[in-house]
Amino acid sequence: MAETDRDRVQDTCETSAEESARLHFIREAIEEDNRAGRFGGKVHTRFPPEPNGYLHIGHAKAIWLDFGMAQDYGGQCNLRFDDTNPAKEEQEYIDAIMEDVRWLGYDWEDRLFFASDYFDQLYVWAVQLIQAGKAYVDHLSQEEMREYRGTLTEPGKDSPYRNRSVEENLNLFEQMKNGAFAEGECVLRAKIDMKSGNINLRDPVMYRIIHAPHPRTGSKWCIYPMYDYAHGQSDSIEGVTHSLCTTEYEDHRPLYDWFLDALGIFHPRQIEFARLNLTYTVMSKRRLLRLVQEKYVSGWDDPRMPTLRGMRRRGYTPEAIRAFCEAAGVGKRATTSEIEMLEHYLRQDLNKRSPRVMAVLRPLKVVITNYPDDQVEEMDAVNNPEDPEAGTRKVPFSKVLYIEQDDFMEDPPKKFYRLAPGREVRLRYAYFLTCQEVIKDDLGQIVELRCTIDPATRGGDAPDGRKVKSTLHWVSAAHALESEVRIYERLLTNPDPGALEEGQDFTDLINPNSLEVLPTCYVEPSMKDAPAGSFYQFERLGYYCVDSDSTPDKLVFNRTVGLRDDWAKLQKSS
RNA sequence: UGGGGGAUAGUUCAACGGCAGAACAGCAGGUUCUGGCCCUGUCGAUCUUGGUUCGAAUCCAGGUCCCCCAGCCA
Repeated sequence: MAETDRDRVQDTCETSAEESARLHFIREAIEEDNRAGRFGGKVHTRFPPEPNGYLHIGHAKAIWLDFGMAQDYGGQCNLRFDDTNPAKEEQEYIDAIMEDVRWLGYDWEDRLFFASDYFDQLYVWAVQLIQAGKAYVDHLSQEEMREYRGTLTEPGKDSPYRNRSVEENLNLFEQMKNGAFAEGECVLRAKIDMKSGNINLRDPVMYRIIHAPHPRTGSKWCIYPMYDYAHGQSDSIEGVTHSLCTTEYEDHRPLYDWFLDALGIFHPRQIEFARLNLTYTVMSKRRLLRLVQEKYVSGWDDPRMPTLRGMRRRGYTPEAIRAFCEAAGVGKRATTSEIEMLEHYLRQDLNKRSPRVMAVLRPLKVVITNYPDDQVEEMDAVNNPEDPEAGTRKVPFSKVLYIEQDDFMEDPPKKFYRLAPGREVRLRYAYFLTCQEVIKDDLGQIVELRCTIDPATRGGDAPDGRKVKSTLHWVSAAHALESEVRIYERLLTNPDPGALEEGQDFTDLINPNSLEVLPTCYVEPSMKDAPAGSFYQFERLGYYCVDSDSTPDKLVFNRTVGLRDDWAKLQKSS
């Protein structure tokens, strides 16, 4: 009994993504360590953002991996801000990042850390390295240092300050800390190997002088550790077992090892994976910032932005993003996933969970000539065919309706199944409808359809068993809620915005029609009090969510993603 | 002509010396009160040249191509 219960609980708790969890090379590495008892079987990871920007879908992959691996192996994941450069970092970003990580569904519990928490320890260690003759204060200017560093193919040469005595270095570093020097006057460097093929090992800077207040340590310090000097030790201090990072840090690993070994402290295992790229998407902070600053989008949370706030506002769900990450997999080669895959997992999630509703975006008036003027019927409509528990609702039907302009053609091509003169279709959950007459204005534009219904088909089925080729969604004009709908297309016209031609800027690739506002749409009255963030499937159209701009007087919707549309595909191909 | 990493269907990921598979995308059907969902079928790949082996995507050697590194950014 107890066993079957447990089995059932497990069955229902495991999502399909987890069931299909792949044994990618990082899981393999972790399991290998666990088998060998390398970290006492423990798995402890961390997500280490710099608070100098908003999180985007690329970060989601890292978050999913960092927190996900800890979750999968019964470990823990810290959130640690790598806040080593006060010139660039702000509290605003710290708050935003925490909000986004939580939204993605992850919890660092009481393990919120900052690299700045370790500034004292890092300083002590720096002194220790100086005493061991492994670090020195350098007075080379920035330009000189670049020259001395050599190039990719030529070795560097030693700084003339490289052989200062331990006492002198200790004294100089102390003065650096005390603010005796201006920014740029000198730095503390690790004494490693100016001839190394790995440029990271050519006496990297450990500390530089920045006379700026830090969001967390205030004016306590005027010297700040470089990321490379802080990162490995921060992981070490936190007892991070598996330090997951992107491939560009692969050749920093020897440097982290050098610091860890020189200091004789705990040694995490770093594993590198390829960062996520998406077609039709720019991900760099610089480009994202330009989109915002140059007003190509309305802000960091514009629904067209690949930021987590943008995607959240667009109507993406954390479940869909996580399922996508799992499906996209983990590798080491530089790749670009197709955005269609992301959209597939979005639709898959939304299909399961969205209440269905009828909404007409581009209204065409239909008058039912054989329907009583004042009559209103309440039609039963299914809320979600994928979820019987969701139940049904009533939708009002009356003499004057709106249907979608796309659902009528006066002169239909062969494969067009929808309404046309003399043709009968079904109004979903209502009646069979036949178009009797097309009314046009002076310009020849269709302004109204005169139609009749078959009263015997109430509810949507014909007692004589006759079939129709299509079913249309509709709203009752007298009952509909007028609302605004914002349709989003890809922000960029090129799937690979990284590959620009000579003299081309990525902003040249911006789609001028990425946002279309439809100010006069009609949605069924059941949505009257829909709160911001709630999501629906507009039947036959797509998934839509209520935008934060929505008011009780006028609902505003974002199109999250359209339904797959074979008819549109057919039209495009012909 | 330095160092590090990588190369499997259109895309992303599997196959860990033993029948090259999946998902997404595409195409063709079926089903349907959503041209949705679902179902079925189908197209389609081991960078290259040698070697080892009964057998190689996998091991070895050479070549080619791609990505990252010359911040007092992270």
